[in-house]
Amino acid sequence: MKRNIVSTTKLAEICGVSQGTVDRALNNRPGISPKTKERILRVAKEFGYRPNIHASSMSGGKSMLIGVVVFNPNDDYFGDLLNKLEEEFAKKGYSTIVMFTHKNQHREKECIDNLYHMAVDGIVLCPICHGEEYENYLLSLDIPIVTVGNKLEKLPYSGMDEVQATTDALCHVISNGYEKLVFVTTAMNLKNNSYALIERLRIFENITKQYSLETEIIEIDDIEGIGISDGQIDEISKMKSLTESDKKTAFVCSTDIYALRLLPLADKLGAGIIGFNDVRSINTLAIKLDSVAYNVTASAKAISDYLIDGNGEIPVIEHKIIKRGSI
Amino acid sequence: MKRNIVSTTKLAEICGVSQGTVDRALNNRPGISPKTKERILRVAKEFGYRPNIHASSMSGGKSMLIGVVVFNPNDDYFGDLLNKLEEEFAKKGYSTIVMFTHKNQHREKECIDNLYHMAVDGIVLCPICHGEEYENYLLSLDIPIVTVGNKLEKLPYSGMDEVQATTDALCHVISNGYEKLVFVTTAMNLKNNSYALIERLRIFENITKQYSLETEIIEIDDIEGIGISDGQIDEISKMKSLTESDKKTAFVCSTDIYALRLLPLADKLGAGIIGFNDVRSINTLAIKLDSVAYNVTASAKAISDYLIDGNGEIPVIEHKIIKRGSI
DNA sequence: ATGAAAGCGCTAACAG
DNA sequence: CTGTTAGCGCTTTCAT
Repeated sequence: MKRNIVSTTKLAEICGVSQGTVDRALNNRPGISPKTKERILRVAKEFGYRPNIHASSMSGGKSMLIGVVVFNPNDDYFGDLLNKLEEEFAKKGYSTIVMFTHKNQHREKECIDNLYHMAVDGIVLCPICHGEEYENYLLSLDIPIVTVGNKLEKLPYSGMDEVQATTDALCHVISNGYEKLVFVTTAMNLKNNSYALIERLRIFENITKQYSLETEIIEIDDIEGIGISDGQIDEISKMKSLTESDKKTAFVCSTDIYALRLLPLADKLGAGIIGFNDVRSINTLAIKLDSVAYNVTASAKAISDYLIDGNGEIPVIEHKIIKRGSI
Repeated sequence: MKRNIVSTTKLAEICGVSQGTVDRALNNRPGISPKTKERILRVAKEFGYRPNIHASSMSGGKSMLIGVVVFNPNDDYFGDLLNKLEEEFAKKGYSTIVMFTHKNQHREKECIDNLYHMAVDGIVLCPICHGEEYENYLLSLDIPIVTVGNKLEKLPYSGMDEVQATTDALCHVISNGYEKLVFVTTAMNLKNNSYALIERLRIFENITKQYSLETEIIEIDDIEGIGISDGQIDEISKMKSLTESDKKTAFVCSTDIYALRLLPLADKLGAGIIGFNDVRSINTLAIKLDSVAYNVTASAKAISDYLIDGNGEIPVIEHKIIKRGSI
């Protein structure tokens, strides 16, 4: 029951025309009469013709391949993003190649190099690597690239307005009467060009200063796929500044992964807590955690439009403070 | 700074040999002197030669592409599996193409068809479609395929021993004194050839009958990415048989997705609860839920060995009852 | 409007 | 041992 794969050459034979003419019909190229074009198209459909990406790619055409390079599919919002990206790309006939860097710089470069040699038509990248040289290298590849999660100076980025989002989040917290804010993040991410996290911290410091709020910054060690270890939580829970403070305290977690783990502690301390990304498991598990959500579907759509259709503008993705009562 | 991509032809020029000889050196083909081979290999490395998958694929060689077709990256254990599969494939120089079916039969066939036309070297498939005709079709593709999650009669499968795993899980439950067992699953999955779930239910019925235990089977509507809706939980929580039973009751959930959502209810009812798969978020969030874990890393390794290295045997993946005190 | 032909980088078969 | 050659299915250019 295996169907033979028909090529343009075979279609040409069947239709009694040259292969060049078939190509003209199939790819809307000029120089063909409507009549023959229609006939070829009909036969092509009848025989289930599908273009061969390898041949196309080899002769300078598109490979119909898009690469997605992210940390891993469990972390943060990558699962959701991947889900939506694949859907958008598939809609346009493109296939998705995934590569996971596990936050390893060497691996990241390897992924990019692989994709380059595969002649993908576009790349979605959550970079750890950074620096002028790296950016120039990426640019020199001459493949459209959109970054997510971490920003690079010269490359397009899809994400929310971190300044506004963090501001909104803090307004939400402050307007609920919290007087002491504890920012939770990782030293590792701050060292590794984690644009979003750095911005969130920067705005946190600006605004808390502006409101003369007491603050604390907790830098934890990020453990891939776990976020915060039990030991770290124990340490945090023993912090004098937390247990002995008479001020209404809230944890502002740079990502939901940390917030989800700290939620029980926050409950115990009677502290408020909020995270970023509104990861799916919050909803799946019906967890009462406030979070700064952003429209992943819209982001995926924007990325796809830019990468595939060459839309020049990547719109800022709208965000929303999801209130579930943890603040 | 863009490196030129060197081809075998260019290497041939550089080395002053024919392209055929370069090919022999690069691919360990016979008929070449150690001396020239070594020289060519050295030059190839020096110039950063990388084989062109499109050209290779077109001339009957490997495409170095593996397709992974699953429901979606958020559900169940697919995120974990995808993570490990990509790692295994990458180790061997293969790239991973992901496609998400969202449990849509038509989409599943489309994915397979796409991969077939891309000439992938192997496919990992979690099928919803089934039936003799479909299986024959898959077989006719002449591409190695391994199924996961759902089994098909004639195709290789990687997973745990469901009979033993379910037996072990129930032994764990029964040995802890539970007298009434409630099995939670979805009608949808039972209708859609969900091998694992069907087996789990079958064994559940066998064993509970054997021990003359009181049972109940709750069929919920599966909601992609959510599992169980609030409404359904409300309904379950109102069930007389649950609230008025004087017997020690436990929920046996066919997957962790349901167990995680029912955990609070189980707590409220003072019931025990156990799930299957030991999905990562249980650990990430340090949730106290017993679960039947299976070694995803080993599964990914076995799949990769079969698909890429042609290992004839796919070993049954070992399972383990993870006890966290919910039973 | 259509045909013919070159070439992308590789595999495989054949010639020396 | 090594060189040569014919494709794979497409894109592109040049002829007709």
